[in-house]
Amino acid sequence: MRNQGPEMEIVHLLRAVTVELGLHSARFANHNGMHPTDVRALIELMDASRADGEMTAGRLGAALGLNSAGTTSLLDRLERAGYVRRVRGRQDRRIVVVEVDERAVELGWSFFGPLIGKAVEFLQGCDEREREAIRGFLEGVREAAAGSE
Amino acid sequence: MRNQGPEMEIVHLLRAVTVELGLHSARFANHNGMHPTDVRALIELMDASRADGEMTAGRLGAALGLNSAGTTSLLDRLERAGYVRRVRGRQDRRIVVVEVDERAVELGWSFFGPLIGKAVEFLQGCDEREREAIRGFLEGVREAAAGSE
DNA sequence: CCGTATTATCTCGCCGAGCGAGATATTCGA
DNA sequence: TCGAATATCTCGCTCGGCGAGATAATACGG
Repeated sequence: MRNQGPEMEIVHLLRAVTVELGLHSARFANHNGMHPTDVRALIELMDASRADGEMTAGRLGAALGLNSAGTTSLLDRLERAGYVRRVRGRQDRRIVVVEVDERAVELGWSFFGPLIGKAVEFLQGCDEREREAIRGFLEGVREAAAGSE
Repeated sequence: MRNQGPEMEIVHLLRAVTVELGLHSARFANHNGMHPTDVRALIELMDASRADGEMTAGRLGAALGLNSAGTTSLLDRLERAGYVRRVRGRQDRRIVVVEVDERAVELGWSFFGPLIGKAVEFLQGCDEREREAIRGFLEGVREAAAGSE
């Protein structure tokens, strides 16, 4: 094997975390009769409402790597289940603004909330320098993964 | 929103990292005419050969959340593409041991190696206490995600 | 203003990953 | 030795997602 220093242990740990988070999402999907893509879509939508504001059908599909046909059927599923609403844009009536139903937000928090709570708890037990190390590591990995487009 | 302390920023960053790593895997899959599940399978297989030793068809399917039919067709795809070989178990001839071809290992390193390299580089710039904070955070998140079975 | 290019989404037909049910081959236990 | 248990495979099917193209609304040059 190429490298077996103490650094590789953390790299493998990060991979294990992503696998475990993926399985956690899959369990959430199963419990609610959803597909992995639907969960990813809800997370993307909730994140957008926290940061960017509105999310359109096209932007959502792009974020998930779906084409327009796939995006339409995704929104059909989510809307049929009552998790989102389609709202035509006011100034530009071609676009479809996707609004997340409050029920879906509550459902998401009930499943991911405890996990987030544990992470926050751990971080509160850290001092500023330790938190900065964690932030720097995550930021670095994100940039490295995003950079090799 | 429920919580907007500095801790939540790191939680969102972790989510962003998992999304970005997922997209990175998807790009790898596209470049090689594979599906996301195939990439996950190769990672699982390479990880098993690093730690546990042999990987059987059944254990692989379980790790990926596939049933036996799906596992068979996954192995058919991977074998057809030359990434793995099926080898019947010696003492128990019911089981199928899955061996990863060296070509697949090289392919994986060519794509994920640079990413791993950047992470290792960052970690080497940390002192022991910072590394311990990162390890503790990841370990905690993994356990929290795995614990809520 | 009008016609055309562009943009955002939807419809249709199809492919194939993954599932359930059950077949097959091998091993284990009474 | 024979039935139960185990590991994998086969068959038929469902449905998520794709490509191609239709539809509707906007932007823009003349």
